[in-house]
Amino acid sequence: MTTLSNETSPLSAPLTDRIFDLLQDSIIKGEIPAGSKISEPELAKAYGVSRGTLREALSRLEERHLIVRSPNHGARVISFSYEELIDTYQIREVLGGLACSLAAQNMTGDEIGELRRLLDEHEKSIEEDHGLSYYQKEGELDFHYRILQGSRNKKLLVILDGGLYQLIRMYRYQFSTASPRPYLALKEHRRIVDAIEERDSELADLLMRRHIRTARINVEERHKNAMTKGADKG
Amino acid sequence: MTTLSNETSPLSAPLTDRIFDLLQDSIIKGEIPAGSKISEPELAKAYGVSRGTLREALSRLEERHLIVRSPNHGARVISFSYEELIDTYQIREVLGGLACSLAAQNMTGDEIGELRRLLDEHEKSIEEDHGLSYYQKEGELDFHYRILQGSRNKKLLVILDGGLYQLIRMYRYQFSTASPRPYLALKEHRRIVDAIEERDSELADLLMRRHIRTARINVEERHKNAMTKGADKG
DNA sequence: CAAGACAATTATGTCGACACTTTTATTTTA
DNA sequence: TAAAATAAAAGTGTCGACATAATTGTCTTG
Repeated sequence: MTTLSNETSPLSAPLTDRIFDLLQDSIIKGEIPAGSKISEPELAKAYGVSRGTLREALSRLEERHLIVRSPNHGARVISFSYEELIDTYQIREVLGGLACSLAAQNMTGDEIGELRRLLDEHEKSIEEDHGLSYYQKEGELDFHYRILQGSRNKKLLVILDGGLYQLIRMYRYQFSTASPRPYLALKEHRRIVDAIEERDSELADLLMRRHIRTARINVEERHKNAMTKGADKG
Repeated sequence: MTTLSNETSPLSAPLTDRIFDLLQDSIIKGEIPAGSKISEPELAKAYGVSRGTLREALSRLEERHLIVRSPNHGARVISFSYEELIDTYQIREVLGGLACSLAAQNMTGDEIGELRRLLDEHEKSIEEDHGLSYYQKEGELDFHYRILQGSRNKKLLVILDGGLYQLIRMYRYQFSTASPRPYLALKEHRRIVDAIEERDSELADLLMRRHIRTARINVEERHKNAMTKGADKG
């Protein structure tokens, strides 16, 4: 059971919307490889829709920066630059902190309770499969998503959930490189919930920032290793 | 002379892109009123393009949350909620701070010089027309935009310039309510540049946050007054 | 055989048309 | 006359087609 906002559009929704969802998911999961060129006729045929319908979806994807289009040359899936990932983490750090600080002010007791329950679930999930699958890939974002909702700031939700998280999910899928420290992360999560429960927004902000910073540094380390170890082409 | 990133797409660009730019501008400036319904056939005719072309632009506008679409009912220009504006300012506060702190680390001496020159221009502009026109509507965002570029964080640029600033511009146009304290703002800007020049990223962050917070509080005050004074309908 | 010119193919940009929904106008009926 | 039923109009969702630009493949020529 997931609570991630990735509500795939219902079957009653316009075709364009469903195509958009499908495409976005495919891109994030790497089923359409990063950097690959997109052929409109081909895709349209694959999904069984007209090119016009597809193009509307592509326009939205472009606006989300999941694809890049150049006039008369077609669209490509974004190719993943390490720098951009780090950029994303930097932003996530301050926005995550803000979300948390607001959540400490605005979340209801019930919501906080649910948050705790979610963390318990995560703990079980980690124990069961040694922290290898769901939790690390999606579950953690689930936690962040709840806090985001608790912040009561709609714009925050749009920016993080509608844009930044996607990138991070994409990164995790493509390098299958989920957090190598699930228990530690869980502990940090628990501390954050504590701060929220105590309505200590300043502390909540600080803990969340630190949590995300740690994750970023982790990525940076991993990258450094990959650089010295693998062939450094490019 | 402006430096705002609102580069209107060249005449060689695909029609869709130009329509998108035109529409976005019209919405922001209130030429297409907030909350008004959009008729595809009508708009298409007005701009002399086919509906398909227009719809691609609308899809992008929707993704930018400048319009809202509901299936089979058409699109409406977003209507401006005070809460969302405040939400936006909260986000801008932390992101502006981040941008500034990064700018202090990454901006070149030349760029800082240009920033100073820009502020001198602004000062002149304020003196000339008593701070009534350009500077307050667009010029200030110009300043922020430079810093954004100096941060070297592309994602930041996308989020702020491509999303949040629009909302603030829209608000300013529609309530023609530019900063009532141009000289003070200018002073704050100068201090920020000082901090950047001294490579004091912590101070730069703090000053920028405070600057934006002040602007937000200003909006809040204005809103309170409007509430107690005007008829409180709704 | 390599390099450039030309032809054929494919892809993108843009349009007009049709089906089905929603809204508006009109007519019927209580 | 007001409300319900029905018809007309307008609007959105989706498609297929054509023009033009880009790419690929082929043929010429040095």
